[in-house]
Parts: sequence; structure tokens; C-alpha cells
Amino acid sequence: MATIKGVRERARAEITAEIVTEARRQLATVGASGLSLRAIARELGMVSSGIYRYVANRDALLTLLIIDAYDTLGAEAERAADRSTRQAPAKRWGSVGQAIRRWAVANPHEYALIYGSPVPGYEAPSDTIDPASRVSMALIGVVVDAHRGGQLRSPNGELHRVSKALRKDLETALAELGIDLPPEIMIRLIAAWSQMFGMISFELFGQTQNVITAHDELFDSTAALLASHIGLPA
Amino acid sequence: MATIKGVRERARAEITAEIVTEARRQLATVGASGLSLRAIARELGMVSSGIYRYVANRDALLTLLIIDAYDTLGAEAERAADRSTRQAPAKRWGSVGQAIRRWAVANPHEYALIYGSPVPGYEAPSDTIDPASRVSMALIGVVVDAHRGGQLRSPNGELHRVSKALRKDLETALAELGIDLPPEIMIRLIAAWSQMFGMISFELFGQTQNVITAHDELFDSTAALLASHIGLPA
DNA sequence: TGTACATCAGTGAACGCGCGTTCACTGATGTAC
DNA sequence: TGTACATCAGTGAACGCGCGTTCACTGATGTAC
Repeated sequence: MATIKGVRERARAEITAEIVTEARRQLATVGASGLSLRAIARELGMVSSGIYRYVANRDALLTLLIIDAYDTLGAEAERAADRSTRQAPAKRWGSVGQAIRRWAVANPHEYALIYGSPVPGYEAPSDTIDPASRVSMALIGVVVDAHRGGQLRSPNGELHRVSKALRKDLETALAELGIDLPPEIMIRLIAAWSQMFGMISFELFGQTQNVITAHDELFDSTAALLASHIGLPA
Repeated sequence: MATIKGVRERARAEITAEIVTEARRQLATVGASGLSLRAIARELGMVSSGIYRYVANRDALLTLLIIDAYDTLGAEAERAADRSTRQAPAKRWGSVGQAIRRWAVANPHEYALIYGSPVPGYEAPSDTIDPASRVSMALIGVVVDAHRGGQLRSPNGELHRVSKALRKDLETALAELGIDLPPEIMIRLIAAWSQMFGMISFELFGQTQNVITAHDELFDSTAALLASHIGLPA
């Protein structure tokens, strides 16, 4: 029977959400490895052992947070991709990129959780794979759409000696994702993709402190540059 | 008097080095935020309070580790740059890049310490700035040398709307570093630089797990690609 | 609709652990005369 | 060269703290008859 959720079920969902919210708040001050179930329970006015009704252990909470982060970021990226279908491909690339960056700037600790140093002792379960792929799929989608529409220019840059092993990696990845893109484009896509996240990490983790103030414009400029390198028309 | 170091001074230097070595060992298993002065003292057969003769507190130890990491990485990068002066600029760029990557792969936790998520509650003192700049100076040096030698081609990619604020950032940075490079090159250099570290972070932090196996070749290919984008001749 | 039992949320105490840091101390090394 | 004092390394005990996790429990909610 598809009844209205019972009181218990409803309360359970609400409290679990409160736990995640509170955990996120703590993430900002103590970081992932400082996350404490006791502190969360305390803040929620619950006795320390009570939280074990909702979360099996500390690692399970981390997994919840990680999935949550990947999902909200993924949703932002997808939304930006959907909203920009009428823009020129290079501009779309920048739009999706800025959506990713904006989320990261607004949620630096969630970003650090998923793209920063791994939490020591924590092993991510396979549940995180699908949510993790949403962001990259949104970015790849921009290129795939341009390719399908016959809009891809020939890309920039000299590409020598793509080893067999690497070529095979790329082809396997393309096949698994069900994507139709030439490997020469794929490799540029990976370069642009890692550039984007590298830049966000530099900004958030303080590497460009005291050097760059206009992060927003720098991101725009380099995104346009890399889009052009991939072959996306402006 | 420039005498031979006394017994005390000598012992002090040795034990401090042992502390840093042991701290590095622990970094690998518990991560930066799990570093414990007590555990280090214990491992060194010293009573827990004894370590305070050598290190003011936990943060001071972190600073030691960070400076050590920047310095060893910087030395590797400089060595690669010095050794490759006869190579074509694009190849040199790749050589320095691979030196950086190799160090990172060999010392993933030191890499995470300096390029990963910031340690919560830790504020890096200004002593870390100089060691930190050695790596980037080595990379920039490759481009500067090519520029001085008149070897820089016109770079790839369309670069629209470089905002005034960003242009000013770039010019200030160029002036402070005493570098003579056109801002259009500088911006591509920053893109390539962040790409390189983005790629290393992806490799080390597990983002490309199950997708890329030929990390070495991928790094080579994208380094060549980005070198070409900067305008470094092959 | 009413009752008996099963399920679940939350309590409170406890176990065993580790941490950073301070402090008064002993004994060895270094320095000034 | 020898002695008296100052400096420093390392000890051991202590303070006050927080953590994850288990366990037997009470009382409220849900379910089957």
C-alpha cells in the first residue's frame, strides 16, 4: 500500500536530514577528519549513543556527506548545462564551469571533501561512483552536443605520441560512457577538465593567495581558452 | 668563533631531523590532522613532554613539514629544469612537469599536505611563502628562458575579454617576480600550471581511478599539449 | 474498535582509548672566571 | 687547568578534555488478530 508515511518513517527522514545538515555545519569548522558523531548528537540535543539509530558509524556519515556533495554539485552542473543549450558551445562550457566553481566557492568544505585530499582511513564505497560522475557527464555533454551538431572545430595544440596504453584507456572510457568522441578530443577534454578543477583547488586551497584577486575573471578567461583548445566554437 | 658544533647543538639538529622524519612517516598513515606529538615522541622513545624541547607545538611541527615538502619538491623541479636546458622548450616543460609528478607520486601525503585541502585550524606562517614559490619559479623559468631566446611561438586559443582587474593582477605578479612575459602568455601559463597540478591531484586523490591506468602517458600527452598552447616549440 | 505483542527511538552509564600542554624535577653539558 | 654557576635535555605525573562504540533499559508507536 502506498500510504502516507507513518510518523516514525517521517521523523526518521527528518532527523537523518538534520544530522547531515549539522554534520555539514561542523565540516566547515573542523574538517572531515575532525567530524565527530558525539558533537553532532550533542548539537541536536540527543544523547551521544542515540545517533547510532540513524547512522551505522562515522564512515557511514562521511559517505552520506560525500554523496550529498556530489549530488548537489552534479545538479548545479546539469542545470547550467540545460539552461545554456542555446549558447555557443564555448560559452556553454564556461557556463557549466562557472556553475561548478560557484558551488565550490559557496561550499568550500564540501568541495574539499570530494576533490581534496582523501580522508585517511576512509574507503569510499561504490555508492559514490554514480553521483560522482554527474558533474563530469555534464561537462562532457557540452562537448558531445557540439560534436553531434557538427560544430567542433579541429582542436589546438600538437599532440605527439599517444601511447597505446593510453589510447586504450580512452577508448574503454568512451565506450563505457556510451560516448562518441574522437580520442584526440577526449584527451583535450581531460586536460581541460583537470585544468578547471586545478584552478578551483588553487583558488580555494590558497595557492593563488596574494597573487590573484580577480579569480572570477581568471576562471572565465582560462575556461574560454581551454574551450577553444578543445575545439568548441565561440 | 666558527667552531665545530658542540655536542648539544649537534644532538639538537639530529633529533629535530628525527622528529621530522618520524612525523613524515605518520603523515602517511593518519594524515595531517591526525598527526600527534605524543605518538611521535613515543616512537622516538622519548617521554611525551620531551618533544616540546624541540617543537613549540603541533602547528610548529606542521610548518616544519610543509616547508620541508615545498623545499624537496622545489629542489626536484629546479634540478629537472637545470638538467634540461638543452632540450626544446616544450620538452623541458614536460621534464619539469614529470619531475613534479614523480615526486608527488612518491610522496603522496607530502603532496596532499601542500596542495590538498587545508588543515583545519592551521594558519600557514609567512615562512612557507618562499619555499612554496620554488616550484612555480622553476616552471615559469622554462617559459621565460624560451621567451628570452626568442623561441616562443604565438600561442594557441582565442582569448577574449581579459578584464582590467585581471590584467592588473597579472602585471603586478609579473613585476613582483621580476619576470618579463606578455600577459597573454602569463594567463596561458597559469592555465597550464593549474592543469598540471589538477591532473596530479586527480591521479593521487583517486578521481581518475578505474578510468585511467596509463597516468604517466596521459601526463606526458597533456603536458605536451599545454606546452604547445603556451607557445613553447617542440 | 480493542487488545497483546513486536518494533523502534532515545536514555544513561560505562569501557578504553588518545590527545596537547604544563610543571617541578634531576642530571648532564657548557661557560666564565 | 679547575671550580662554580648557568643552561639545557629529558623525566614523570598530572590536568582536563574529547572521542567511538556497546549495552541493558524505558516508553512510545505500529501491527496482527
